Amino acid sequence: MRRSREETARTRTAAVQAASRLFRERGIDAASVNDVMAELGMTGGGFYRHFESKEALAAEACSEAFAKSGLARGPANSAEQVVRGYLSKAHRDAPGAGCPLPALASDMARQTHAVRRTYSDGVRSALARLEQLAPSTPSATRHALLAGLVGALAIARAVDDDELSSAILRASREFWIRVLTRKREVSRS
Amino acid sequence: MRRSREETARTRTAAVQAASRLFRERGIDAASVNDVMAELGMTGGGFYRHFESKEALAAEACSEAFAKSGLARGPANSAEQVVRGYLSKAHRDAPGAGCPLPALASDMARQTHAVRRTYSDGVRSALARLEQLAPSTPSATRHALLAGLVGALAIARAVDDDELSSAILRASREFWIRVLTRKREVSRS
DNA sequence: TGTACATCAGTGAACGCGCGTTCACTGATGTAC
DNA sequence: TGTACATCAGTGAACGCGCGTTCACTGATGTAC
Repeated sequence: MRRSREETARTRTAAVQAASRLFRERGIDAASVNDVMAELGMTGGGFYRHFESKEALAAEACSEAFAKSGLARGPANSAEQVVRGYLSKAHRDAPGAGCPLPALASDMARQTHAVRRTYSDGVRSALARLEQLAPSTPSATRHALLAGLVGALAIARAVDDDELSSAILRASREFWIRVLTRKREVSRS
Repeated sequence: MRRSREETARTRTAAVQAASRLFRERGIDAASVNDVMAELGMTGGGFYRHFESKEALAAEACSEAFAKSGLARGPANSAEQVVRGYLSKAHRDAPGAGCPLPALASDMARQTHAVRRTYSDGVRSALARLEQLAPSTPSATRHALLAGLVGALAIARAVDDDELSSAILRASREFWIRVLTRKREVSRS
């Protein structure tokens, strides 16, 4: 039966949020429209009252993920804090609430232009954030740092050995904090 | 009709190689058994004369990919050479013939124990290779380097903007070669 | 404010499709003598 | 070496399944008067 305007809006928002989480946890192709709607306690048929297609949902869910959980967001006020949070076990073990860059990277090859542009914008935002937090660090170092963060998390999640996984996170944390600290000392001298 | 033993062996090998390439290009779930057999000019039904399941093929194809294209393989005789080759546009644009670490990372969450172990072994081999090529570099740096290589390639492939993609590769190349060169100078002094 | 009607969010069944897998069949290969 | 038979690699149709998507239907919400 028909729902009130507020209820309708709430359903739509909830669908985007559920998709945003499920797509990061399982991959965009592996999470189905029914999975998303089931998260809201609803059946799949009603989905098309809110979205034109799964692709349209993917675009919005991807946007939402970057807006809420992108590296560019968050309360960190130093690059070291970003590194520590990003390369934590908590982040590794909660992909659905984490940065979309490692979670969605390999889905991008099969996505529409709209979704891929959102991802590219996410990369640019992350780089801008790192520049803001570590302005004296060379641009090449910031690019390598972003790649290092994303790669470490991707490998730490893929690997089937907790010791190896933790070692990658710990070593990357250690390395990048050393790099960022040294840079600061150099720029102060 | 029945085929000779050599022909049968050739078919099996060809299937593993085709799968190894297709799985890296499209993802393990997105490339079907029929896609693999079609690469050999065959229909899908014959597949089960060679493999017990798609999962069994995935395990072998993953092994094959690491054996032939892993970071641990290749003629490079310095860490700098590895960095240059790994972070090249040629590598970025040929995932099917490239390193499995970035290509298969996000598929791992949905794979069997056997496949995931192969991946973990691939990570260990890559780390061992980097240790062999840059023995004086600290272990943490080598771990961060591996993550940086994998992350840079993953992002460079995911992004829908050639300029941004190239910038990530170039900056990472520049950064890591500088790190590796400095380390060597330090150890020489 | 109250009534009559149009709208439309969500249900649940159905669609066509491609997936992994199975199977009866074919006919060349391999084996036994 | 030659013959008779068993084996089995590959074909192509079929299976059950889950996918994205559509649709007739329901009944509460929104609108017109």
